[in-house]
Amino acid sequence: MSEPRWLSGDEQQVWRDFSMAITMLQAHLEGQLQHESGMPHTYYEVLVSLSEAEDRRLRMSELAAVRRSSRSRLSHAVARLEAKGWVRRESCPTDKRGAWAVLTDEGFAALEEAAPGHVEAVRESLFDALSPTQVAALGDISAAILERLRPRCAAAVAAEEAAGFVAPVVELPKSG
Amino acid sequence: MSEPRWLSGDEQQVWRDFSMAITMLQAHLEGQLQHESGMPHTYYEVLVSLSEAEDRRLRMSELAAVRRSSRSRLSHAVARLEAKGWVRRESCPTDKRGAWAVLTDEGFAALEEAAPGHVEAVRESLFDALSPTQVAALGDISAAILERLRPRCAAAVAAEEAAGFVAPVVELPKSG
DNA sequence: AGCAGGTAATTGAGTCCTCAATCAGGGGTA
DNA sequence: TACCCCTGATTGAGGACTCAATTACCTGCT
Repeated sequence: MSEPRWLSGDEQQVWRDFSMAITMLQAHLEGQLQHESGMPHTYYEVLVSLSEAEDRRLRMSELAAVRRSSRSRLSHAVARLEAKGWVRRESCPTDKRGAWAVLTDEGFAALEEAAPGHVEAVRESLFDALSPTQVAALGDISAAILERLRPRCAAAVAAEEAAGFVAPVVELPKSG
Repeated sequence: MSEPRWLSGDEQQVWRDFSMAITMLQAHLEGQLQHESGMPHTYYEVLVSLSEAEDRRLRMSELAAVRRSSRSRLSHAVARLEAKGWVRRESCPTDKRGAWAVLTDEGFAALEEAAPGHVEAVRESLFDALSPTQVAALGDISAAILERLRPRCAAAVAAEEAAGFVAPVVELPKSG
């Protein structure tokens, strides 16, 4: 192994600030949702994904792919959401191994109730802090990171194959 | 409560990409550290903070403040790091309630061994994906988020008071 | 001195995650 | 049909975190 490509002083500063910022931001939003709506952010996003799906239902593995979540995590999550009455499981007639996760009316109502506080928190802690230029830059940066992470994430690959995504032919520069 | 300030289409796109990007990035780095060095990212950062402190030691509450961590979390973490032999606790002679967390030689060695793989992962998944301009923008964005989050985070306030920080007198614009 | 209230740190229960193991059912081939 | 392997989903154990309660000690007041 050769000498690692250490971060420069500036890079280190950026990384530390970025790392701290996203950690605190996530903790802040997690706390807000947990406190005001009694659900973790992950569960909120599961409800959102279901609410946007056709008939407000998705197969477990589709849901996992959309959310870039492991099946195990999702299984636990849906079990808990089912206990809360926000999601219902239905077995799949065409594939007996399969299961649908279906958003219940109570789940939809819980989401409607949680949403305003959540978006307000997102706005207040993120968008209000940034200029329009910075917001645009953040969009590009996020897209670049996602692009970079895609081949490294099995769940992402599965999600895209399900959606008919075709990977670009160009090689990622190995830049080392 | 008035109508919430919903996100515009563009904002929503940015938020979803950003949220997914940071979640995947953290998961990626967490996995890398856990896999190659057997420690979660939080513990890695605890070791880093100790390694940079004078005599490689900090009081538990100082460490919590530096890391923006709850005392409870830190207590659990240090207990586990102690079990691994990477950190040692010493009771404080001047304040019998207090405790020092001291980085052991084994802990320092573990950090030295973990560092190259970790910075390589950070470089590969973050810096290699961004142009120098984007890196600079990300630095500014992160600083703005941190600034915004500061008054909302009790741990941050405590940390800054410990460091002699004086909050600016200006009001945050309520921008509603 | 004696006490009240605050601070340092830990503890335990409960939640959410990961990982590996498991169960159950498809789908191709001989 | 019988077999094998792959896929969909769940389970349980163990780790990391949160929140609330607790212990131990300091400090200022009377």
